[in-house]
Formats: sequence, C-alpha cells, structure tokens
Amino acid sequence: MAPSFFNTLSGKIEEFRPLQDNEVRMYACGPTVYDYGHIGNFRTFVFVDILRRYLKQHYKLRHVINITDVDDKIIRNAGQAGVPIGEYTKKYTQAFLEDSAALNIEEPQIVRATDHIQLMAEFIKKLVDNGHAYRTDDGSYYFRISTFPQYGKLSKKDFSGMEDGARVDVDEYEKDSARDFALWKAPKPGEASWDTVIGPGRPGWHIECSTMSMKYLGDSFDIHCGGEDLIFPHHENEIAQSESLTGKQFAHFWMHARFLLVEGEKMSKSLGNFYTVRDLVLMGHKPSSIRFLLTSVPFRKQLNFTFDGLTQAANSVERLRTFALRLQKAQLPEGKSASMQQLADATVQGIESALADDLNTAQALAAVFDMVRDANAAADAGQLKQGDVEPLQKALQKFDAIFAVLHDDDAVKVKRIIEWAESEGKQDKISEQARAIAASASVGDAEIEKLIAELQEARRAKNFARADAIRGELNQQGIIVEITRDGVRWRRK
RNA sequence: GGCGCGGUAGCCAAGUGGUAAGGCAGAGGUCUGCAAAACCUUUAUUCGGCGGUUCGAUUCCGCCCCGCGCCUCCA
Repeated sequence: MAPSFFNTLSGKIEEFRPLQDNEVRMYACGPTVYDYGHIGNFRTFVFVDILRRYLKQHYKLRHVINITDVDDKIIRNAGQAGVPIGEYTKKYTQAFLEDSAALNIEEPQIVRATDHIQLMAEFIKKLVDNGHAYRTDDGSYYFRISTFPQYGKLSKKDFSGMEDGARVDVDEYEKDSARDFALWKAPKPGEASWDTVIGPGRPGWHIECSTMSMKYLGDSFDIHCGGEDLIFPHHENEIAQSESLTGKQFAHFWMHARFLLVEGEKMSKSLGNFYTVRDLVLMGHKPSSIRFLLTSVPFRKQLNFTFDGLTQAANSVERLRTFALRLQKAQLPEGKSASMQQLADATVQGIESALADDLNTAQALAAVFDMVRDANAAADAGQLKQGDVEPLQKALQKFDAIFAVLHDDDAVKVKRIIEWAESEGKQDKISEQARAIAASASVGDAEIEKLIAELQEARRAKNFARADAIRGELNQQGIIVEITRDGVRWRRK
C-alpha cells in the first residue's frame, strides 16, 4: 500500500510514490549550530526520524541533512565568545549529534555548509548568467524574484502586485526589489569570508540547502522536510533558486512539522519555558520519555509539551517495556494459539495503515496498546503459549523500528549528560531524579543477575528478610525488582 | 490586516454523516509474604458557542469566541 502524506506544496494529502524505482531521496533541514538544541528543534528532528524509519521499511532511502555552520548568529556568538567560528560550530555540532543519539534519532548522511562554499558560488554565478540573480555595488548577490513567476507557490503567498525595478533601500544593501533575497553577502570586517569565483564573502541562508541537496540527491528529488517556519522564506527561496537554475521541479513532496507549545504557550526564552534536551534530562526526565511524547502527537498537529505529559509518556513507555520484558521472561506452556497470531498480525497491520495515513503515530500507538492489553490478558488467563511469543515480539519490533523507545539505555544516556553538566560547572542543575536514573549506568547485567539469583534463592527458602535486603540493595543501585508469578524480574529506574 | 491550522473527558490524544480509539491519572475489585506488574469494572448522553443543511452532525455550511503559526533569516 502506497502511503499518503500531506504535501505543503499542493496543500493536500497525496499518495506518495518515489520518483525513481523504489528509491526515495530525502533532504531535511538540519540545525544551525549556534547553541544547544531545544525541545522544539527536536520535535522536528524526531518527526524527520519517524519519517526516515518509516520510509526505510518500504524503500531504499538516501537521506541527507545539512548542518548550517555559518550564519549571522554563529558569527555573532562566536565573536562574543572570542573563538573562530569553526571551533564554535564544532562544539554545537557535536552537541546536536549527542542529543540526537540520546533521542534515538538515526544518523543520516550529514553535510556541512562550509564544505560547499565554492559550489554555492558556482550556483550563484549560473543564476547571474541566466538572469535570475544580480550583484550589488558592495559585492553582494541577490535573487531577482520577479524572474520566477511561481514565487509563492509553496507558502501560498501572492506576490503578483510586486513592483519590479523600484529600487528600495533596505538596511545597508541596495536591492532592486524589497523582496529579493540575499544569495551571497559581501565581506564585512572581522567576519568569515571566502574567496570564490563570484568574489569574496559568505553565502546567504538559503543557497546552501539548494546546492547541497542537488549535489547529493539530484536536481529533482522526492521529499524535502523541516519545521513549519521554514516554509517561508527558506523553502520558498530554495524552490526559486533551484528551479530557476535547472528548469525542473525541485523537491516533489514538502513536509513540515508543526511547532510545539510548552505548557500551552509558545516556547520562548522570555517566558522562561525554553528547554534544551539537556535541561529536561537534568531535571530527571528520561530521553525515552521525551522521544515518546514527541512521537505520540502526529507531526502536523500542534503538540503541547508539558511536564505532566512527560510523566505520562514515561509511564506509557514503562508499560510497553514491562510487556516486552514479560514476553521475554515468562514461563509459558508449549503450543501456539491462533488468536495471538491474529492479534500480532492485526497489530502489524494497524501500525502500518496508521503510519501510511500521513504518519498517524497516535493511531499506531493505539494499535500497539491494544495488543499489549489483549496479550497481557491472555497471559493472565494462562492462555499465552511459547509459540505466541515470537509473533508478538515481531509486532513489537515493527512498532519499535519506528518509535524506538523499548530498548532501555536511559541510565547510560542520563549519566553522560550528568557528566557533561559537571564538566560545564552546572552541578546545581542536576536533580536527584536524574541521579537516580543514572545510578544503574555502571552496574552490569551480570552483576544484577547474580544478586537476582541470590534473591530467588532467599525467597525459595522463605527468607523474606534476606530477599528484601537484596531488593533494597538493588534499589540503591537504580534497579527495580518485581516479583511476579512468572519469576523475579528487574529493570532499571 | 492578509493567508493558514486547531479547539474531543482531570491531562495527552485518534476518529467518523449514523451515534465517541488508545494512553496517563482517579475510583472499586481480582491476584499477592511485602512491593510492584497485570487483568476486570468504572470515568465524555457528549466532541468551544449559536444557527443552518440532513431522517440523523462531533464529523458538512455560516457566524461568533478562544488558542496557535507564517507574512525576510525562530524547528
């Protein structure tokens, strides 16, 4: 079944088919590395990851994201910090990769703007040669919007009333039309500058994405995605540049993630509701909780990110992990039941059809939780058989290949972030909860299993005092022990 | 002002022209050395408000109220 996605370009949900055979080529706008990524950034990146993982299940995928490592904010911040921009961006690029990994975001092919400056200059030169761009007296270059009649087709804006040739002074640059956007910025004292075929300077914001996406994916490719704020002007400008150069349609599908709200309000530093991934982890929230909350709301719906929601997400993940553990550890009778096979099949089908419907993650989750409930009920009734485990686990894998929250490595991830906070002198931001979660990071499975075996021995001997002591000891190390009719189970806090 | 999106139980949230998925939280129960986990029952006569179309609307249309986004560099 071909999936359908909402395409910003057409404004409709459309059936998706790759342009070439069974291969999808996708470009996602990555971060501008001027600071640590916040939860809003990662809503978009998690959405892209969900899309990536979904596509990978069905197609061959070439997925590229860019890192913008030269722009006004970077130049400003690096200047304030008194370090070269390369050094400055390296730090935040690294942070972005770490935070992405913490949220189980798979790493696509990553390309950097500063590695493609010459290519961008050549791109601009061609635009000048074919009349779509012009140079101003100071050595900057602008795209002439009046040469691209379709300008506004993505953002649904009407620029037909624009006067061409009316020179308007904007800032210190002279543009032919106020709407014309910068392709290339003339050098300024103290700012990074490159010598190129079109002269010295640095690229404007939009040109990098056109240049790099076309280099790695071709003149026309399947999907281009990012946050909704990029629709205009960023993506609109990319279309104008790219299609003016090639005469071909640039990206065919444009997919944009909706902005999130934090506690019902737009996230902003002034409102004090601005959180980075690291902030949240240090406050005691697991990366898996953050990912779950971010994935649980379909990407085109405004997501209200709240601390209550984070707790709810943590509990939901716990339920899923507990079920996965039960399948793994339960002592079951031999045999296999048709009803469980059916349940697993229906779940896989439910996940698939939900995601094929414009990545309806909320509905996919409902399918999984339905399975968890029914399979748990069967297990409680003694009707779950050994042969049922495999299909149910496969259905869980189908789910987790997209959602990626089942594997429990939160302790290690939280520990790393705590260590980072300590190295940055942010000890005061490390909560007790975060330390409790991280406590088990250095305790190996084998070590735990050994104590669990002792605990089981004590229980067999009805030595409950000893059993409770062991449980208490494990609890100190960040391990929760549960005694079930299927035996003793443990998990990390 | 222009263009666009949304308002569903305490919270998060899916969905359909025919009578409200799922999760979290709460209440009661089963099970249990304890603690959990799990299961069962229960929690919206109702889907922002008012009209309209219809045999019937939460779902379509109009108006209003509220929230949010974009309108040159914020994911």
